[in-house]
Amino acid sequence: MVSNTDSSEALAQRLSDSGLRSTPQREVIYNVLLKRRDHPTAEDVFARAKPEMPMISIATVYNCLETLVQCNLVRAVNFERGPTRYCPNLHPHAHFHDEQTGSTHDIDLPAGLLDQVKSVLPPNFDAASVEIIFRGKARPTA
Amino acid sequence: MVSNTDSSEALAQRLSDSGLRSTPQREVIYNVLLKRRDHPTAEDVFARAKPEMPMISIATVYNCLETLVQCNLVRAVNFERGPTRYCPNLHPHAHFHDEQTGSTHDIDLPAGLLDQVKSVLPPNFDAASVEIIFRGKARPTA
DNA sequence: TTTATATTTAGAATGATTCTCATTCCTTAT
DNA sequence: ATAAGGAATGAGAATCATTCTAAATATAAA
Repeated sequence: MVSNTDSSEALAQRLSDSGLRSTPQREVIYNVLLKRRDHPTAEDVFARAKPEMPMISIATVYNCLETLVQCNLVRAVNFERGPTRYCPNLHPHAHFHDEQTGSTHDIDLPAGLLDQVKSVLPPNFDAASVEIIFRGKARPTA
Repeated sequence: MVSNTDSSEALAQRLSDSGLRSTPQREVIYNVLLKRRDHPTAEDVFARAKPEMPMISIATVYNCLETLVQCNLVRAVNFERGPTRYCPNLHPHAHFHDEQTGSTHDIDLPAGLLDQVKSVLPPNFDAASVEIIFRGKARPTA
């Protein structure tokens, strides 16, 4: 298991690599994301961070989440125009959005699939990233 | 070329199939989408519809676009939290979002690709749709 | 036609996010 | 240590796209 301290140090490292500071707020927010990987919204993160840090503001939550996205520690995910959701899974993966429950599941992708998908692009298109979103119903796994 | 009247009749047909009425507003808006397939926003559509129909309101534009999406005549496309864009291309296709210019391109997909992508889902996931979004830079084709 | 129901419209309301700017916190050079 | 300078935070206002509300109008069916 990854200890809190390890992830704190990894975070501090990534931040300083980008010329940014490690702050208690950034740590709390990153830990919130690592603790429950259910693709919370900024408001969800705010609610989960408050017990740890009662004075934190929603503006700071947005700032910190944006910072973590910039450092490539977190991915921002959007479904239609719903609130942005945040995901600390850095492996290449797609998202499955359950339309009944609103819940989101990470779908691991086999090596090479993203490249294979990219290969359908005509030669004048240079894709920096590919996003795959499934929508449907997830049957509860027995 | 598809005449205006043909698409009007197709529209009227699709609408009545869904128990909806054909109205001048819905026709104008559908024609706006067919005329310039550059993935306009609701505001763009509003601006393009006004010369044809000066009294049309933005609420009606939203209503009509939503109606067209419901009838499967139009696809709604979102990039991050930007305004929803509308696309009358009904063939299976992905979208390429040019990060420099903000422009969007349809990418035709080879038959079977969407099914192939769906096949990476674990068996308990039932996908009704798959969306593929590329982001990057499109070199101007010589 | 008359009636019943859809649709349109203007404007208010909403929700997520961003902006502003004063305050506080670090870091580095002195 | 200490002061200066830049980052980061926080409270509240502002923004933007969209949805809601309610009244007026249009359409289709009987």
